[in-house]
Amino acid sequence: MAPMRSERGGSPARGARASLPLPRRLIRQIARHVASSGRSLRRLEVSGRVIDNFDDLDGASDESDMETPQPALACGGNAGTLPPADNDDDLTSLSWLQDRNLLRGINLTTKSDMEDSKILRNEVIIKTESKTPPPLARVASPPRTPCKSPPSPTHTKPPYSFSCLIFMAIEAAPARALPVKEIYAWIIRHFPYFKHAPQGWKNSVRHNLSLNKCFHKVAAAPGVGKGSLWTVDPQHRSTLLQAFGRQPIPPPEVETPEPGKNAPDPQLFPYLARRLADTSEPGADEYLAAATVLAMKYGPAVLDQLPPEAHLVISRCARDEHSYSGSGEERRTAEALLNLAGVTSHTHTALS
DNA sequence: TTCAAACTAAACATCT
DNA sequence: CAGATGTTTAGTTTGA
Repeated sequence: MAPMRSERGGSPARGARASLPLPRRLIRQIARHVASSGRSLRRLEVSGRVIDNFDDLDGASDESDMETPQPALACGGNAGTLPPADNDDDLTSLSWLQDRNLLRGINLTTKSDMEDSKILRNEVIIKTESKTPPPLARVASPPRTPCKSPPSPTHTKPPYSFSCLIFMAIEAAPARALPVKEIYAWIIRHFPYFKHAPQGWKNSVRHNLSLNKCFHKVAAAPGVGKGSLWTVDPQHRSTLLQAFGRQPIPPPEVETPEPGKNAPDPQLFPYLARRLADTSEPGADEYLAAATVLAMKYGPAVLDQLPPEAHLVISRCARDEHSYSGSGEERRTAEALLNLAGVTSHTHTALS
C-alpha cells in the first residue's frame, strides 16, 4: 500500500481541524449510526488533515484509548473489497444504495477496476484502529427504536423528501424536464412504496413543485399533453444537493429491500455523478455532491463492515504534495471524496 | 421549548 | 362533465 502517511494508524496532531464545508448533518448521522452499532467513528481525515472530529457527537466514546494502531482495512473506491458484513440482515443496512456499479451505464470518466485498486492503495484508504475490547453493554445494546413488525420493502417509505425525489426524477430525464405525470411514474418505478401508498403523495408532489422555488414550470412542448414541463432551477441546484446531504439514514426498523427487487434503480444516483463529471471546476457544490454520492454509494453499511470499535480514518496520501490551483483545501477534499465515490471529474483527471 | 422544514390534507381554479 | 394539473392555505409532524 503505497505512500501512506506517516501517521498511518496513528493520530494526526489534535487540533488540526480544518473548517471545510462538510455536510455536518450527514456526517453526524453517520457517526450516530456507527455509535448505535457499538462502534465509534472518531475522525474523518482527508489529505492527512482532520476534517471532522466526532468526539463531541452523541454516541462517540471518549478518546482515551484511540492511540492503538491496527492493520489497515482498505476500501476506497471499492466497497466490494471489504469482507461481507456478517449482519446481512441488519435492518440499518442501505445495501440498496450501495451497488458498486452505481456509476455503470453512465458515460462517466470512471476509473477501471485496476485504477480503482490504485486509488485504493495510493489515494483513498480507510483504515481502522481497534480499541480496547468493546464493552459488552454496547454490543448488546438494543436498537434505539424497537421494531414491532418490520415493514416490507414495498411499504418502506424512501428516506428522501419529495423535493429530492422530484429532483432525482428531473435529473434523470434526458431533457432535464418532466411533466408531473412522468415524475409520478419515475417515483413509482424507482420507489415501489408509492405504488401502494395513499394517493395523497401525488398531491404532495404537486404541492412541492408549486411551492418549492427550486422547481420551475416551463411551457410544455407540443405533444406533451396536459400540463407543463417541470425543471430544476440551476441556481437552486446546490440547495437540492444540500437537501440530499440532509436526508436521514433510515432508522433501524427500516427494512432493506432486496437488491434488484423492490429497490430503486441503481442508476438512480449516477446522474448526479455525471453532472459532477461534467463540471469543469469543483467547488462547494461539487464538494457537497461528492459527499452525497459517497454516502449514497456506500451508505453506513460500509462502516458496518469494519471491525467493532473501529477507528475510521479516510485519508488520501499520494498527492499531498501537489500544488493545486483554485480553492485549495476545499478542492482537494472534493477530489478525495470524488475519488472515494468512484467519480473522476475532468478537472481531477487533469490534476492527476 | 422554539423554530424551520417537510409532510399532509383540502379546497378551488384551470385546462384538456 | 370528468379527470388531471396547478395554486394556495392550514394544520401536523419531526428534527435541530
